[in-house]
Amino acid sequence: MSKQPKYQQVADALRREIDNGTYGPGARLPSEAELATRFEASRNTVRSGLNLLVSQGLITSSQGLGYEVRKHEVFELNASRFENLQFPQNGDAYSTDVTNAGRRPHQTFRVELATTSEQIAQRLEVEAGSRSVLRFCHRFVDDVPWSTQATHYPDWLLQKAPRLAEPGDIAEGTTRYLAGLGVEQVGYADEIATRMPTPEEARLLEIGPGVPVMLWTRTGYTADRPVRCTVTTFRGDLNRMNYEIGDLSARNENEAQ
Amino acid sequence: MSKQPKYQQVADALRREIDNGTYGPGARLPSEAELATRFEASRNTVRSGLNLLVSQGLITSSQGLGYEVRKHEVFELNASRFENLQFPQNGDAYSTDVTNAGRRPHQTFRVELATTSEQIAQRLEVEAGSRSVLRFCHRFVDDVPWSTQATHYPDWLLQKAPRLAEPGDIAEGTTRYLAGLGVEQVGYADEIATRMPTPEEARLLEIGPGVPVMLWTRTGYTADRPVRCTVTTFRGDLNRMNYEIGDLSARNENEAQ
DNA sequence: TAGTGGTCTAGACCACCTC
DNA sequence: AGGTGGTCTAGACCACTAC
Repeated sequence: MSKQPKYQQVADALRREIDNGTYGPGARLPSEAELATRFEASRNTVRSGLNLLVSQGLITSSQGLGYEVRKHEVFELNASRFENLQFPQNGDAYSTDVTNAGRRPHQTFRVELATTSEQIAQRLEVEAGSRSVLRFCHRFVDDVPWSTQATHYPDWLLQKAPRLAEPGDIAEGTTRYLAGLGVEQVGYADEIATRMPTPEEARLLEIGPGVPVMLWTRTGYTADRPVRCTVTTFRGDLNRMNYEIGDLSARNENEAQ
Repeated sequence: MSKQPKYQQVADALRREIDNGTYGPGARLPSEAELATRFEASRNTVRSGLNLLVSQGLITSSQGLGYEVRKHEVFELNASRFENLQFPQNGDAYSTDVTNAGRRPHQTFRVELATTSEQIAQRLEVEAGSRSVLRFCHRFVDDVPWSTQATHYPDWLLQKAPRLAEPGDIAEGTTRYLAGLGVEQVGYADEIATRMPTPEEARLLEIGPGVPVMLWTRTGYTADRPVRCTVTTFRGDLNRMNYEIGDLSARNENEAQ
């Protein structure tokens, strides 16, 4: 056991007290000055310790108010049912899910023509730098920023489905619109990754320090080829992704948190 | 445009230079003293800016060496094929996957009797606080800590499958062992979440600041009931989870990064 | 107005790495 | 030995929130 630096001791002690319930979710921590006295350290040292807990997502700070223990409220997404053509939904799946959870959905759209990035081109099996349509969506739940979603469609699809490039929402949903034109998605390849947000992502999703994002990339395939690639960026502290595989008829309904 | 604090300006400037390739992956940044001169700031202010980038996972620091731009190398896991009884593997799926990727796997096991936590009990549909078997596994790839995996089995399963409680590996794999006893898993419920690691997790996985963990919870069901719950904790910077849904016969082989 | 956190400085000393 | 980051202090001033 080597001696820990003082700011680590501060962080560890506070973490213990948060874990054991001395400070529950939403509780205010003592002020920096009080902690400095308690730990016999300078204000800056105490700040280092608090900063550690902030960047680990355990507490938040607000100027003029103090430090608070973070509360966690999680929204669950079912990726297996989402956009499933076997269980068709009216409008888009997101609004349906959110409304069913008793929350109020809200979203803003943007459509643009873009050059395809390396990453997207690979998944759409087109050339990097070629033209593609980007439909971008910024989603809120009860006015809290929740996720951003960017769907890329390859150039060749535009001949068949010109409405993809038009601004504004497609009422029946793009998947259904495409299916009506004979472009039916029969398979999805999903990828899930996590990392700390870029400043841009932190701004759009109003993410504070210490909160990672979850990246969900879904590539939709027809029987012949990939037709779209959707990258959804979620606040990691507010979302959980669910998948169902095989026969789950034995599952009952009391597993939600 | 409000005036940014100086340490933010430092962080932003360095981030721009990393993004545009002035400092590529693995490159050394100038020393704190040099940056202090360049930005006309004190060493502490520069440190605040650098600290921000560290906690955002963009750079790392080592005493005596300096700051380095983080490199990213990602290992892909296919959760749809993993442990699939239709595509049986010899031994466990993890070793097979890693070996196929040209890497050297290594793992340590631990088995213990535990009282079931609320979270696990809910998923196994047993009472919280009841007894369960915990099989814990710490996995490495090329001697780098990769993931920890904790599988919980309910008490009632022990009568049928006593070897679950015995220490040491089960050569043919636990899923196959159970199937041989008539306990066949026909469905999985997967949940994926992300957050910053606890100090304990950071220690086991040797995670530095600014790297989140990915939590993969898989509950396995027979035709009648859940029989196991596996919680895997991954380093978020080294792993990506993949799922395949529906018909992907159109997918070709050149999408790997 | 008083109390909170946010920014910034100047300087001291320590621990680690390389030569 | 010299350069690097790591820890810590004491103090100043600013910005925000509450009362």
